[in-house]
Parts: sequence; structure tokens; C-alpha cells
Amino acid sequence: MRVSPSFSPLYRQIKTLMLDALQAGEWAPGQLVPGEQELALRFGVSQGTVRKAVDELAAENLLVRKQGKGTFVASHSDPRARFRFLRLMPREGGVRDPKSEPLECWRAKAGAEAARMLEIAPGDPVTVVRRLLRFSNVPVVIDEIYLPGEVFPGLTMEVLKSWPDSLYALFESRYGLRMVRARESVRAVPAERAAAELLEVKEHTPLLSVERVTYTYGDRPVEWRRGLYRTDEYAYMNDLN
Amino acid sequence: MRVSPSFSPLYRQIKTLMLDALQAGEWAPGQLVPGEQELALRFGVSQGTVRKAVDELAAENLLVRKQGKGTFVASHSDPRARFRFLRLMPREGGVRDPKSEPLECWRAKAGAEAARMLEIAPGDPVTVVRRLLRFSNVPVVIDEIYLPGEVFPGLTMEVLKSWPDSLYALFESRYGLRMVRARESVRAVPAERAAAELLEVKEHTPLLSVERVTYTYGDRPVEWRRGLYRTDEYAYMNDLN
DNA sequence: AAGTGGTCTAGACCACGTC
DNA sequence: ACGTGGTCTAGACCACTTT
Repeated sequence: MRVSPSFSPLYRQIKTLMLDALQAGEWAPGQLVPGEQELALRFGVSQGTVRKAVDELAAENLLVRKQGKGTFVASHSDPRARFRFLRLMPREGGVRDPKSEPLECWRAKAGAEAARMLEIAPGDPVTVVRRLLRFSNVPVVIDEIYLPGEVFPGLTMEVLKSWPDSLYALFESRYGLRMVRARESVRAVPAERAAAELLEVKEHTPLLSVERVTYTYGDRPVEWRRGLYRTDEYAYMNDLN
Repeated sequence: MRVSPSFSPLYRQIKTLMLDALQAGEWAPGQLVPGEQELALRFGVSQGTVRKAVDELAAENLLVRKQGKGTFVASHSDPRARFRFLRLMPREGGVRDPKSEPLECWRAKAGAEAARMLEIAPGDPVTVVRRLLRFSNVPVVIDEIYLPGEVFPGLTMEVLKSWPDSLYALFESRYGLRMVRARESVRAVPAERAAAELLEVKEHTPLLSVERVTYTYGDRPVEWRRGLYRTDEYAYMNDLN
């Protein structure tokens, strides 16, 4: 007898409930979440079932387990997660020491492409940020970042300049918004005049064009950016499994 | 009291034993591995412990679980795994329909860089393969592939031509060697004369340079390749978690 | 000592595929 | 009907951190 045309195991339902709690901000980034025993009680299941839900959330980098201490909500402020999405690494060993320098920040209306990527209507307000990334004081990356205005109100140059490091850490603490996953599309393009000057390379030098859409909880896109990377000293590293 | 300075849980030891069996060829690619109950008996642990070991091996794409049927050794012949390492996708939807055309195949001695990448001695024999990948009949990728001669004896143009599709499927069935993971390093470079002609683009057109080292069981490097990708119609897609 | 996550076991039952 | 992996439970004990 067919009983369950769309069967969903208990631990997945628990996982969804925990996702809801994360999205609603009940547990904020960096904070300790209730123990497994307590969650088991709250959801009326065994500890093992909670454990499986937490396992999956930890595998997706939404939670971080620390033996003996507890389970925490992942945070962009965590030093180990600071450059989680930055794949650019030195070609020859060495260290990666990025410094962000905001260049511009203005308000605009979403064009067709930005609207499609951010799943908003064309003409909706967006905030655009341009910035330069230096590694060991050498300019390596230009980013142009499109953010839905509704999601990031009051974002100005002053605010950007007051946050020396990660944009995502700023978003997290100022807007309570955590970036969960991203998808990048990488191509090779020639440097245009303006980009060449900023990156201190000759015009037409091949650059990596890295377009990224970043998603928060619930697969909601909240950032679209295009980066131009110099790849003479650095390379886009990727592990394939 | 400190009891275990280097504690290793049981399921990891089981996992290692299973890795040994895979590496030794006791279970060949595509084949069914013994059931969890049987493995539990063989290793003298509970089914749950075997399960955790298999879980990790499945997460690493070494095994594939199929409910109701059993657990199988992952295989490059599996249609779903055929282009597991190829990140190039059409920019505008559409389908990906790669056809491989071998261009050259010769024997050589490993240079300094190839030797370092393949962890062999400079001067050791290597086989070099050059090939062209066409998508919908358009040339998109040139690959130059370095293989340790010891590992791939008797590899010739005739052999390559007799395998229409995946190189890795060939390696697997002819040499019993499975590619487990890879690391890619992506940069933007200008097209040189020869590459430009093959890819039917103008000289100096920016191309993606994709260098890949591929590893088999036990993190043993067995392939080093450099690809040049046209990225006008296709892009290197990457999911960040 | 107490609390957390991590491991291991044993057993029951469910969903899926095959015979 | 049977065998496979998938889920769920309950309980014991281990490893790590803090009090």
C-alpha cells in the first residue's frame, strides 16, 4: 500500500523548524543554540533525531559544533569564516592579506540584469558599492556590488569605511543578515581602460571576471556582484570532489 | 587522566579498512559492495558503526548508496558522474554536449613542473595527451594532459580514439584507476597563436587557464593537466558553500 | 562534578527494489 | 516475500570544556 507519496523524515522536519528559528533571528549569529537534549524535549523527538538535523545544518555551515562547549550559529565575524567565499589565493605559497578600500557607494534603480539576479522588479531601488581589494598593498580585485535597497537601508560610504574588514560581517551585525551560500560564474575578459588603471595593469590585460549571486536563508538572493581579478600573482583555487 | 592523545573513533578505522579494500581493487568501480549487516559481521562492529563509515565514503563520492538495491563503488562510467570535474556550463541555459577529439599523444620525460605536480622525479617517463573539446560542434577547450608513464602504460592515440567520451572512464576500465578528487587553479591568459587557431578566436583573446591536479585513492596525484577555455558562450560555474 | 557534543550499540520499523 | 538501505529510539559510555 502506498502511504506516503511525499515522505519527509522527522529529522528533516526538525531541520526546517531550526532553519525557521535561525531565519527569524531567534538564534543570532555567534550565539549558542540550545543543547541537543533541550531541543529534543522542545520538538518531542529523541536526541538522535535532533542530532541528525544539526549534522546537516553543520554540514551546510549554518551551525558550528564545538565539543564540550555546545553548538553555535555560524558567523562571518568568526576569523575562520572571514574569507569563506574568496577563492583567490597566492600562486606561490605565501599568505593572503586582503585589505578592502571602498571607492564609491550610490543609490540607483535596478536594471534588467540586476533585477533578474536579485529577484526584484526592474526599477526597484538598489545600492551599488564599488571597492578595491589589495593584497600586500597590491591592487588585485575590483568589485561592483549590487544590493537590494529594501534589504540594506542606510548603507553609505561612512558606514562602509567604518568596517575595515569583511562586508559580510558588516551585513550580519548591522542588518542581521547572514550569507549562506553563493554561486559564481567565472570568465576571462580584457581589462577596460578604467579597470586597468585601478589594477595597475595595461589595457586589454586578461582579467578574471567573477560574477557572484549570494543567498541568505531560504535561498533568497541578497547580493549580486561582479569582480575583476588580476591573476598574475594570484589564482582562483577550487577543490573538486 | 589523559588516556588518548590521538584518539580515532571506531567508524573511522572501519572507513580506513574499506578504503584499503577499494584501493586494493577488492571492490571494483560500479560493483556492489557487501551489505551493511555483512560488513558489520566482518569487522566485528554494529551496523550503525559501519553505516557511519559508509556515510562518509558516500559523502566523498567514493561509494553510492541506492535504497533497496545496495551500496556501489562510484564509477566514472555512471552517466551522472561523467563530467563531474568539468565546471564549464553554457552561460544562457541550454545543454552541455561535449565531444572529445584527441589531437596528439606522445611520450616524454617529466620537466620540473610536471614532476613536482605528479610527485615523481624529473626525467621520469610521462605520457602527454593533447585534445580538443567541442560543445555543439564549437571548439571550446584545449587540454594538455600529463600522465605518469608508470601508471598508464600502453596509452596511444588508437586507444584514445576508441574511447569516445570520458578520459577518466577509460583510465578506470583500462587501468583500474579511479579519480577521486582534484584541485584546480584558474587564471586569465591571452590566447597564443596556436591556441587561438584551434579555438577559432583572435590571437590575444582572453582565455581561462585551468590547471588541474587529479588524485586517486590515498591522495596520490596521477594527472596534471592544463586547459584553455573559451568563455564567450560558456562560463566556469562554481557553487560556494 | 557537571554539562556539552561524540561514539557505539541493539532493536524496531519504514521505504524501496527485486523476485 | 525478502533483502537492501533509511529512520527512529533508548541507553550507555567517552572526550572535551567549564565550574
